[in-house]
Amino acid sequence: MNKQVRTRFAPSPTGMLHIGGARTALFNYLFAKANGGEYLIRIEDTDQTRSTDANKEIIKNGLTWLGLGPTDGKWVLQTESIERHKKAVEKLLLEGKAYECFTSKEELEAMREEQQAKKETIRYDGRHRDLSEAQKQAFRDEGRTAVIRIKVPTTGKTGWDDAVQGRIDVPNYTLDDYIIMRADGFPTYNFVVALDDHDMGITHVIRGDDHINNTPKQIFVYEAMGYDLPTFAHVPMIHGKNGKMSKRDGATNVLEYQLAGFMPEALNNYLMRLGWSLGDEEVISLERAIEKFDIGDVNKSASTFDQMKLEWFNAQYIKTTDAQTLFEALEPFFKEKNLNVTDEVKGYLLNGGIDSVKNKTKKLGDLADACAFFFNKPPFSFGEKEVNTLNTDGYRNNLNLFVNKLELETAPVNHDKVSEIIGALCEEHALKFKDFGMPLRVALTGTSSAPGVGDIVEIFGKDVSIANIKSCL
RNA sequence: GUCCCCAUCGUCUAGUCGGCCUAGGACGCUACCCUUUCACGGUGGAAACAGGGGUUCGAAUCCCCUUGGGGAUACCA
Repeated sequence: MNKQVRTRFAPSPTGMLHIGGARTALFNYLFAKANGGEYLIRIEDTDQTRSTDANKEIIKNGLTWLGLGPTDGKWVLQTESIERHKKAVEKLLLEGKAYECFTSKEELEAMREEQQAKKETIRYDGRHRDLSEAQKQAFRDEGRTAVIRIKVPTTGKTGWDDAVQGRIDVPNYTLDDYIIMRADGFPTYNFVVALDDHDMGITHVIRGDDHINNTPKQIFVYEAMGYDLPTFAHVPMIHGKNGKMSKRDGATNVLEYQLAGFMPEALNNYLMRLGWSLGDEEVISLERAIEKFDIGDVNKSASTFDQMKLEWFNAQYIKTTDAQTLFEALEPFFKEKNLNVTDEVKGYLLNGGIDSVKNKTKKLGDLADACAFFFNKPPFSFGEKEVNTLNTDGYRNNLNLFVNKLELETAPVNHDKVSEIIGALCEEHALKFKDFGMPLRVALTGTSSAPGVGDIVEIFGKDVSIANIKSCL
C-alpha cells in the first residue's frame, strides 16, 4: 500500500516561532513537496494555561512570511479534537490499557526524591496500576481526583528505525506509565500527538531530536490503539556558540529576522544548509531543494547558528533580486527611516538606483541606507569628509569644468557619455579620473559613499545633476 | 543519578558499501589584483579527521573504550 506522503509541523503557541522550529517546518515542507505529498500544520495548544492567541498569530505570520504555510491552507488547532481525544482515553480505560491513578503530587515528589537518593531511574512506580474498585472508591472518598495513566511494558525494549538517526532502542524499564489525561480532564501531549498524527494520516513525523525521548511513549499509544506506526525522523537541533541557541547567537524569534532586514529566501536557504547539503552548492532555491531533498540525507549532528553566513546568503539574494521586488521589500524600511518615497525618488530607485547600490549591502536596512542619497535635495547637509572634499580648490575647479561641459550636452546623458566627458577633461587639463570622481560624487549626492558618478548622472538625469553640482559651488 | 543522541578547519559541510584524501567546497580571517569612493568581483594563503586501543595489506571512513557536547527524565509541549 503506497500512501501519499504527508508531513506536519506542530508548533506550540506557548512562545514565538523559534528559528529551530522554522527549520523543522522547512524540512517537513521540503520532504512533502519532494515526494508530491501534503504538508500540514497543527498548532499544539493543549496547554490551556500557557497558550496564547498572540503566539498563534506570531507563528502564523512567521510561517507565512517564510512561505511555509500548510499546503492545504488549514491552520488546525489541536484542541479542536479534544472530544476525540477524550473518547480515546475512555476506550483505553475500558480495555484495561489505561487506569486511574490517585497519587498526589506530594507523593510523587517523595517518590522521586527516594529514587534520586538510591540513584535509580526516576519514574512513576506503578503503585496504582491494579487498584480494586474498593480502593479507588476509598481514594475518591478522600476527595482525590484521578489522572489517567497508560500501561506501558516494564520489560523488553521499544525502538524504531529513525529516518535520520538510524535504529534507536530504549529499554522499557526506563519508561513509566505516564499520564495521558490530567486531573483537569485535558489529555496530555504525548497521547494526543500520536492520536492526531494518526487521524491526520501523517506518514512521516519529522521533528527536532529533543523528541526522541517522547517517541517510545507515543509508540505505546499507536500500539494500544492498534494503529500503524508512521516513519519517525528526528533532525538535530540548532545550537549556539555555548550550548543552547540563545540571544547571544542571534535572534531566536523568526520575525526578528524579518525586521532585521533578512529576506525569507535567504533564511530558508541558510536553514536548509544547516544539517543538509547539496554537494558544493550553497545558493539553493526552494524549487531546487524540493528537487533534491531527502530526509535521509540530513546530518545527525547538531549545528551551530552563524549569523555571518546568514548575512552572506542574504547578500547573495539581494544581489540577484530585481529592483521592483527589492523596492517592495524596502518600503517598510524607508518608512521606518522617515524617508518619504516621492514619485521622483521611486523613479530613481526603480530605474537603476537600487541596482547601483544593491551589491554593497547585506541587509535590507543597509540597502535602504545606501539608497538614502536618492532622497537628498540640495542644499545638502555634509559630513566632515564631504566638507573637506569640497573645500579643496582643485576639486572645486574640476567641478566647474565638468558642469560647464555637461551644460553643453543636448542629448540625454548616460554613463558612457559621462566617462567620455571626464576623459576629455583629463586629457585637456592633465588630470586623472579620480580628480573628478570624489568631488563629483559628493556634489551630486551629498555623500562620499555612493555609486560611480556615471551611474548617478544617468539616474538623476542632466538637469538634476547640474542643479546638484551647482548647489555646491 | 538514569536513559537516549552526537563528534572532519573557528563555523556550515563534502567525504557513495575502507584505498582516487599529502582531506574538497562555503562563511569568516588574510595577501595580492581590479578600482573615481564604499563595495562587488578575481587569484592565492593560514585553518580540521577529539584521544586511545583494535580489525585490515590499507581507516576520516568499521568495532570498543575514554573524553567532550547535546537532549530527556513534568498532571509543558
